[in-house]
Amino acid sequence: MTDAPARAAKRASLSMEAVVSEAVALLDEAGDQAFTFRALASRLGAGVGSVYWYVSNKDELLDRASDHVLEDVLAATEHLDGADPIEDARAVAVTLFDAIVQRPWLAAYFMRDVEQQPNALRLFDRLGRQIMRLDLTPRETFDAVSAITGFVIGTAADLSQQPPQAVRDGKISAAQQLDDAVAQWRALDPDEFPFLHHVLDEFAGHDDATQFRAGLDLLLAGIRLKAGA
Amino acid sequence: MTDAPARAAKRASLSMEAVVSEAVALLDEAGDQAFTFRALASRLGAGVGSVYWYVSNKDELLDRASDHVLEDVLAATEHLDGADPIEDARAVAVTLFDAIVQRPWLAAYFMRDVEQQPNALRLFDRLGRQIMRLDLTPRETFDAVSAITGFVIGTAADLSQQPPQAVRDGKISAAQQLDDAVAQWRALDPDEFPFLHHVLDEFAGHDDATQFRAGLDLLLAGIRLKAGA
DNA sequence: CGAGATAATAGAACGCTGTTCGATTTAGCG
DNA sequence: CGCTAAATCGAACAGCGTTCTATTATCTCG
Repeated sequence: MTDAPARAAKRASLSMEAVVSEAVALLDEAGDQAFTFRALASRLGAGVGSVYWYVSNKDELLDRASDHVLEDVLAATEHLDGADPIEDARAVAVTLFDAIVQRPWLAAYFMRDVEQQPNALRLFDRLGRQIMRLDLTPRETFDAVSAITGFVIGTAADLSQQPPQAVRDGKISAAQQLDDAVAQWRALDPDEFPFLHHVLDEFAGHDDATQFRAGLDLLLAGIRLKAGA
Repeated sequence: MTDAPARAAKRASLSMEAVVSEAVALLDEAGDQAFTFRALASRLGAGVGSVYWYVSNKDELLDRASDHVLEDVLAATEHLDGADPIEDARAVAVTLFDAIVQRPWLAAYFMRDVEQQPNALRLFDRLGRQIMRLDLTPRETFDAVSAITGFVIGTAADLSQQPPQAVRDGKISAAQQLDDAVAQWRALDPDEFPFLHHVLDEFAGHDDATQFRAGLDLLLAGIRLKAGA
C-alpha cells in the first residue's frame, strides 16, 4: 500500500478554491473578528506561509471571498420574469441585501477591487440591465443604478454592524437592548426631539428587513417617476 | 519665578476635550490607518496610559470623535428656510454627505452608540422634523428618514473608501486609475455586459458628489410622491 | 500648613495580529 | 535518476490595542 495518506497529514495540499471557500466558512462560523491567517491556516491543516502563496494580502483574500459568495446571489437572480423592469430590479436588490445581512463582511468588500471580483461586476450589470429597459438617458440610468447599489450596500452595512458590547457578551438580549434604546429616546425632551417622540412606537416595533424594503420602494418609486416623465 | 513651565513638559495635562479634538486632528491629517494610541499620545505629549484614563476603548474614542465632528454639521444646518420640507431635508442630507466624504472614518461610527453621540441624535431628529411636515403616517415618516440616512451614509462610505494600493503609493494618479477602470470595462464582452457598455461614457466623466445628489433626488422624489398621494 | 486621600500621568509589558523570509519538501520532466 | 520549479512550512519581526503598577500632582480638611 502507499503510505501517502497514512504518513502524510504532515503536509497539506491546498488550492485557491480550498483557501477561499474555507475562508468563507471561517467567516460564516466565527465572524470577521475571529478571521485570522492563523485560524484559517490551522483550519486548512496548513501553515500561515502557505496561505500567502495563494494570496498576497488579507484584503485580497477578502475580495476573493466576497466574490465567491456572490456566485449564490448571481444564481438566485438568474431567472427574472421580466414583466416589470422595476420589479426585477427590486428582486436583485433584495437578494443582494439579504446576502449582506447574513454576511456583514460583504458590505466592506463588495466591488472594492473589480479586477478580482468578476461576479460583483456581473451582478452590477444584471441590475443595470433592468434599469436600461426604462426610458432614461444613459446618464440617468447610471445614476439610478448607482443609487440603488449605494442604498442596498449602505443600509445592509448599517443593519449588520456589530451589536453593542453588552449584547455580544450575552449580558443582555437584543430585544432588551432595543427596549433600552426606546426607553432612552422616551426620556429625551419632546421639545428638543419632536421627531424621535413622533416615531417612538414605530421604532419599538420595527423590523430591519421590512424597513429596508420600504426605503427601497421609495427609491424605486422615484426612479419610475423619472422614467415616466 | 516658578519653574513650573520650565521644569514641566515632563508631565502633560490632558482633558476629554483635548484628547478628542486631537484625535480628530490626527485622523484628519494622517487617516485612520495611522490613527494609533501611540501616535495620539505622542501628539499630546503624553503616555498611552493617560489616554486610557479618559476613554476605555478605541471604539469609544472614535464614537466621541465622530460626535465631536458632527457639531459642525449641526451648526451648518441650524437655519433652514423652511419653504419646502423636502428641500430642507435635502440640505441636511447634503451637508452630512459632504462631512463624511471629507472624513471617511465618520461613516463607520455615525449613530453607532447613541449614548455617546448626542449630536448624531440631534441631527437625525433635525432631518426627521422636516419629513414630519409631510403628510405621512408615523411609520412612513420613520421609514423615509431611515432610508435617507442609510442612503447618505452608505453612498458616502462607498465613495470615501480607501483608493487602491497603487494609487495610495502614488504609482498612478487617481485620474489614471479611473481611465484604467474604463478601459477595463470597455474590454469586456458587450453581450455579457450590455449595461456597462451602455453607461461607459457616463462612468468615464462622472463626479461622485454630483452622482450622489442625483440619487438623493430620486429618493426624495419617491418620498414626495408618497406624501402627495 | 501639612499629611493623607484621590485624581492623573506614565511607560513597560502582554498577547495578538498581518506579513516576511529562508529552509525544506514535493512534484514534474528530460 | 537527478534537477528544477512549485509548494509548504513555521519561526521571527514589527506594530497594534490594552492592562497594570508605580509614580506624581492636586485637593481636602483638621
